[in-house]
Amino acid sequence: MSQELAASLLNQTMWLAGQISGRMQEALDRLDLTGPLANVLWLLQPDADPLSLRAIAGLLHCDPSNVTLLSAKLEQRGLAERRPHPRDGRTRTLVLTEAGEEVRERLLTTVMRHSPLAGLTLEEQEQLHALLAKAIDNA
Amino acid sequence: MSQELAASLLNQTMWLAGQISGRMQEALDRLDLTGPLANVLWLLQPDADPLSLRAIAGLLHCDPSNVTLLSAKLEQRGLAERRPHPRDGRTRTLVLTEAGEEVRERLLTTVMRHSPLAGLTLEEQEQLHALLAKAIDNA
DNA sequence: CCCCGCTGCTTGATTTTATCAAGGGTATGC
DNA sequence: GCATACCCTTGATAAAATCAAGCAGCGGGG
Repeated sequence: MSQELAASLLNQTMWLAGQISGRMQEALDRLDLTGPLANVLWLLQPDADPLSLRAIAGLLHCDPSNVTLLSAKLEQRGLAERRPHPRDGRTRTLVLTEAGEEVRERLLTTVMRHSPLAGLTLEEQEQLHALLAKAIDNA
Repeated sequence: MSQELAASLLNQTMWLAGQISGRMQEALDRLDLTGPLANVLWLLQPDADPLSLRAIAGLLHCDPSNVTLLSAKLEQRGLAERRPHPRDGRTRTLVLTEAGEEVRERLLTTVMRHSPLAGLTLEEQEQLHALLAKAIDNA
């Protein structure tokens, strides 16, 4: 029973994530982006501390050299820029350019508008948010 | 505000899904599987009606020819089998072999045990389940 | 019955992602 | 200052995804 519930929860979560990235792909086509590139873009919050390439690799669960490639492509399109870390000469951080911020913004709003989560009431969204926050906390 | 909440929810969901597939990768290494192969395995519920290759492509948001490749690899490892559809000669369905079911089972239990969702109380899990079910319903 | 359009899978060529091994440059501790 | 560990990059390679045809199998008009 608890077993089944847990399994069902996993399925729901994965399905939901699938839906979200599905919606994302619609926006992706219009923005001429691929999934992996969008995943990187997704992580680059303009207001947060810039992420090192290694940190991105960790969040993406992939090899650092892969991040090098993806970063280079984003850079080539003028969406992001690799900058040397101010205090550590080894590490580089990836930050969005102005164009990158705009693309990211358009991506997020598109997904938000069409995600299944948008159909919940505000109160339900808050409940959900609280539950997920707790799950994430003790991870 | 509602805007921020929605954005935060998306981030939580995606992060969670990332964690889950991260945990999955640990199991993946031991089972000698790759992410995409595991995604297919994930979809193949033994008790449900068998899925056509096209349906899998739809759920995975990818090209049918890609599913052909992945199915062939699963088949080659003896984890799944492509069977002709009983009523439609065009379509093929992908079903797990006995070995495939066992691997899938091991995959699911491993992920369940380590997913952040496992840290929630039973009651919280039920609440979460209900909320997600509603979100999925009106999708 | 027999075309004809439609659908579903496959193949081949190509591009994109991802991994691994190796290397160069930079920090940190002794 | 040396050893060590860390971070990014490069090159070679494998995996995965896309696209464009192509080959059946289905189903609905003539």
